Amino acid sequence: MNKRSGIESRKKIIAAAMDVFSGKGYAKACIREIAEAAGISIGGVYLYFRNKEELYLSLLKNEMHDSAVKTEEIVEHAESPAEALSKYLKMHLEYALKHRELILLHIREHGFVFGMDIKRRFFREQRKLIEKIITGGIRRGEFRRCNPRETAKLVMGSLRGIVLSIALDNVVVTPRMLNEFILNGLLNKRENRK
Amino acid sequence: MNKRSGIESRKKIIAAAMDVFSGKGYAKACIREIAEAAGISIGGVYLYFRNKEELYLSLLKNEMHDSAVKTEEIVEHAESPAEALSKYLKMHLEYALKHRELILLHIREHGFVFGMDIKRRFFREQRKLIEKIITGGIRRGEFRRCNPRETAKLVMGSLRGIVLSIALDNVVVTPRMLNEFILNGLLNKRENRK
Amino acid sequence: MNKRSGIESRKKIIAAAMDVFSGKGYAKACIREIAEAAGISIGGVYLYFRNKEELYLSLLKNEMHDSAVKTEEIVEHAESPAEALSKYLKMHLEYALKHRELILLHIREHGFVFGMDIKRRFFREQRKLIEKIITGGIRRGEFRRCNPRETAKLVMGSLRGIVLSIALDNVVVTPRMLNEFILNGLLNKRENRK
Amino acid sequence: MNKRSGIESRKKIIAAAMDVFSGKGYAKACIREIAEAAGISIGGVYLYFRNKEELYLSLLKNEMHDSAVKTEEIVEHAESPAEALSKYLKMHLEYALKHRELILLHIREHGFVFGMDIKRRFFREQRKLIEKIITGGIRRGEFRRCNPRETAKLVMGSLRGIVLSIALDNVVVTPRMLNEFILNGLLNKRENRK
DNA sequence: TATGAATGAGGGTTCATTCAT
DNA sequence: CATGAATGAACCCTCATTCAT
Repeated sequence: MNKRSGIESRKKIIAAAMDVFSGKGYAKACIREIAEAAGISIGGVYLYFRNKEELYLSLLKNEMHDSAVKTEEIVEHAESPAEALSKYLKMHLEYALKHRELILLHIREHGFVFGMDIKRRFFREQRKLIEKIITGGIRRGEFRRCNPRETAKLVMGSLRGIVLSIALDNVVVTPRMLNEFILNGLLNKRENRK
Repeated sequence: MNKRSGIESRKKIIAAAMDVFSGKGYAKACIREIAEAAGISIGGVYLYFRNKEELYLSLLKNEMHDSAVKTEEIVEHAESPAEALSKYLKMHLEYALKHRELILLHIREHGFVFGMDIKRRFFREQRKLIEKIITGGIRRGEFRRCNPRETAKLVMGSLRGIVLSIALDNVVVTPRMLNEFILNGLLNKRENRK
Repeated sequence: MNKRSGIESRKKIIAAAMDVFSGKGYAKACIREIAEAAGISIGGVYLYFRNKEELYLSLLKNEMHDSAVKTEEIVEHAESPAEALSKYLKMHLEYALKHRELILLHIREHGFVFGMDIKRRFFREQRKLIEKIITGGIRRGEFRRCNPRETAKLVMGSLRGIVLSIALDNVVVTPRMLNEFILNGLLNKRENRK
Repeated sequence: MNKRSGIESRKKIIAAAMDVFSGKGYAKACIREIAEAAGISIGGVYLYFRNKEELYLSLLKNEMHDSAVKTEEIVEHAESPAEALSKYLKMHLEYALKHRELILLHIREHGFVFGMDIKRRFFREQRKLIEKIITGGIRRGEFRRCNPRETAKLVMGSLRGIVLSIALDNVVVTPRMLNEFILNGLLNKRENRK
């Protein structure tokens, strides 16, 4: 009946899918519910997405694209590696707070369902970004000497885990705390220095 | 066929369940497959576990218990907070390498499926352990002053994420690298010190 | 195949369910068979009835409603209590002959499966109807003095049992015979009278 | 372990089966539960009864035999047809009150499950008994003239229905009421007589 | 474009029955 | 005689997907 532009419908479906997938995970989410939430018929969903898998992948790509664009912007406009890293961490922290369920969803499905390659590519890009920051930081003497590539992986891993804690266990983490933790580590420098 | 020792069968089921659940996640795993993998009939599974949920929960409890025991032991026998933390991290790293799929499974299902309370309790205990280490470290001047409770959460989160990276993306992380990362942070101390 | 008119399908399912339930009772009847008998897929059944229980209850309500309407009509149009009772008995006798299996089904499940309250309510209404007839009959001197309420229960019980015999054991009972039995009893009145 | 005489075990099983079958009907009753209630192993049940069906049939035969013996005795010792019928009705009424569930069970399963022939034979015998009473009653002028065979069926049907009402709906029926109902019918004899 | 009735494979679970001990 | 672990067919129900309208 509603002959709105297809794009309209597509958006509604994606929004609904995000809700439903987030709420119950990929496997338990069912098309009927997504269709209902989108105010569209079941068949309608299949007009825009070939199947459940493609719908999920579509969400995933959307979000990863947005995230990639945002992070690149942020990093580019930073004045120092430390600031870049700071902002990068902050951005992800804030995103996690806003989209807890989505975070859960993707971590949950990451590594199980299809779309692995897409996800891996995204993570590789993000890792390279961090790597670039670290390399710059070392060159400018801001960061201590370390293997940038491996350290980038550690930073990414840490961030992922902390984001997960936030989404999963409602842990409260301020950007400041996280920043300090990543930059300073645990040791007492005086002690260390001697 | 083997009509004796229910305990034997129970073990086989648990082992099979670990495999199958790990391989495809809770929702997609099916009892039939678990039974087959265990070399047992479908009905046989229900002789030892009331239902799918209980089977999963059983696995979970087992592993969390083992892990709790191991970590406590390790921490108790350490000579200094730094060493305790080191060993704690190392243990989890090694566990992650050995049981990639299991790690994935539980992280994946954490926060979605039942058993939330059990998991939360486990994480709380682990966090307290880290907290104790940190508090001791600060008191002895080994660690820098910080809020032990919040920092413990960060350490746990970081560890979780890195373990996840290992399990998920085959990232290689040596205990030494991780230790350095957590203890020292990224900053160059010279820079920091002045 | 026939993609139209859900009502059509619903009717076919109900008819099939009546057959199958009647033939083997609630517990042994299986949805698969009902679906087959209705010329519909398994899932199709669940499009119209939430589950097996609801399907059964649906049948039950339908029939009880029809029966209630019919009996009330009959009683209202009778010219005397004796005639009303006569017609009431006749109607049930004829129904029993036509729907043997259905009678069996409901008697069989009465008191075991769910829907108890619905059935009880129906029986209460029917009993009240008979009670009214008897009260009227006593007032007009047609019937002998008796407790209308208790006697109504006896009439209902008797009828139920005789209907059961018809359905179960193919006993042949003519309305005339039944009428005479209920109205006159066994005793010889001459004997009685003195 | 318990090496009591087999007869002991057999009795315990029968008693347990009566309970469980009565409580949930044949289809839903399960051997495990019966075995448990009998304080015997599952396998143990199969030592005494070839299968579920035979166990049920065994119960049935027991009860029908007892009932047949009792009714015959009662009828033989009565001094008049009216008294015989009275006592017969009374006995069944009392039995119904004491063994509500059992009554339900057999009525419920009558006509569905196996054992039809056994049941039919029993009912035929009982009917013949009543028939004999009625024939005697007519000959002695106690009962009004009627077809003894058909009337016996009506009496049996009535009784069955009333017993059912008692078992099913907790209807209260005294032997006196029932007797009067069956013997006198509803009509006012004065009216009738003229 | 849009609908939603229809399909049917497949999942979790139960339970009568067997048989090695 | 007795046990109870083991079997597997069969049940109820869900849901991704199709297609006539």
